[in-house]
Amino acid sequence: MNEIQAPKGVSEYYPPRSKNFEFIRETLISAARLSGYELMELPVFEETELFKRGVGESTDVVSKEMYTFEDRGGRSITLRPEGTAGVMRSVIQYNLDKGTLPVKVWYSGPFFRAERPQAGRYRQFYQLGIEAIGLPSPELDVEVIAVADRAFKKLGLSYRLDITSLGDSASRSAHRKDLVDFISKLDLDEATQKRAAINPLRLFDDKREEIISQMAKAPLLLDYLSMESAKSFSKVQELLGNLEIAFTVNPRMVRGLDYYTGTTFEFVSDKLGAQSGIGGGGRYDGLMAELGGSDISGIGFGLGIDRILLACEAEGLLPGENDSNSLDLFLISLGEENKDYVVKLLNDLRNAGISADMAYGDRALKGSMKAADKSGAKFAVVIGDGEISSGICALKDMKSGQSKEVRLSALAQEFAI
RNA sequence: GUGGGCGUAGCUCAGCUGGUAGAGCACUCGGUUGUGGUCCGAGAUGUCGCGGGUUCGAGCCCCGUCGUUCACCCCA
Repeated sequence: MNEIQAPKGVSEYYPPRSKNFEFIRETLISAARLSGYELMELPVFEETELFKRGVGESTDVVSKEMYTFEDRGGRSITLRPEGTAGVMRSVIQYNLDKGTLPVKVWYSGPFFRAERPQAGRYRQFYQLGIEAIGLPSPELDVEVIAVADRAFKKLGLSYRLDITSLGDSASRSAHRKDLVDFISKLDLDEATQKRAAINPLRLFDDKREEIISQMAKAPLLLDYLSMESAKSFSKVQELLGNLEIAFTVNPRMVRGLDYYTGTTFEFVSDKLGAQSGIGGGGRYDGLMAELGGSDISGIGFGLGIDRILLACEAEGLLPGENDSNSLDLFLISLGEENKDYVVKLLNDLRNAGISADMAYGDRALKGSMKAADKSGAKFAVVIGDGEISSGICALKDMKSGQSKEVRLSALAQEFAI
């Protein structure tokens, strides 16, 4: 009999580590809320066409990493490989782009890419993303980056911020012409030539020495920025400086999704393996229009919750077992006949807002106390014949070991603060 | 899609030149008629990932397969 296993390459979180996952996710979400971003809860599957048009058919993500299938109505459906396209689709569908701008939303949930699993790379992974849609203001570029920065600082996570600008379409086409020309004179193997043909910028982040040295003198997009793009980009840098957010301008940074324009950025942790990007994003000028909405710009990021968790663990930043959300009280019943009483008491305490649990099963007192200890509860109470007939129990402080007598009927009040 | 490492108890792992499986932790019970954490004692636990091959004999060698992991590629 074969045991059924999780599908290959998915990331799963179960106790006790799930607590850490939850903690990271909550911290990231709080940072988004703090800056006025509101929830967008979206489907995990969309029409395949959305990603082909939105993300771009030439990208690896779309051309070879999507989970695509036909539904029962013969429609081509794809499990979302990223979040921005779905947000745009929804904004357009419900006419949010016709209302007050910018539209500021956050989303969180699972994403899917059919890649070969690796450290920090999963087929189902989790992201927290935000989007500020509708205005091309550099102030928004900075706000978006600041949301991530604030979250990382709250976690105590050290990271590096790389930024660059991809400029507007005129900047890019002028640069591309020169870059393709430059690359055509290089000595490259067939696979690399193929990659260059799909997206010449790719060669900038090749890890091989021979490519890096050949690309050393390649024309940089930053040198081709239009007046307007250059002005906006320097404003972004100035503001980041004012907010004391450290960054490095990296003109060789490459992003994998086609829709990026203008300011783009990447958050990197050096505590991770080869998959060191813990988040990234940028501006997208043409995306809304491409998907049939107003011709307005937007900017956003996606943060990899799995990788941030890994990085935090590597830095030893986790809350640990101790801590806040442990139980207030743990009840132990002595004798089978007193169980019903304890079950009722437990339920009453919970109704009163006290986090409590009890020893289930038929264990000896020693075992039950052990269970109380494991639960992390702050207090424990043993309830047997004596307690029920006298109405008085010993409330034991698990940390100090001290007990004090309390009326059973007044237990709830002991925790009311 | 390509390449390397690894699959043995719930977990982390040991297992000699092939001779029929172990440790620590965790778990259960007891030492303490109704009070946990430390200590002491006892106990339970394995299709040695799966399939095939070589051999008198395979956890160990060979082939395949699945899983996992790391890297390329790509990205969160």
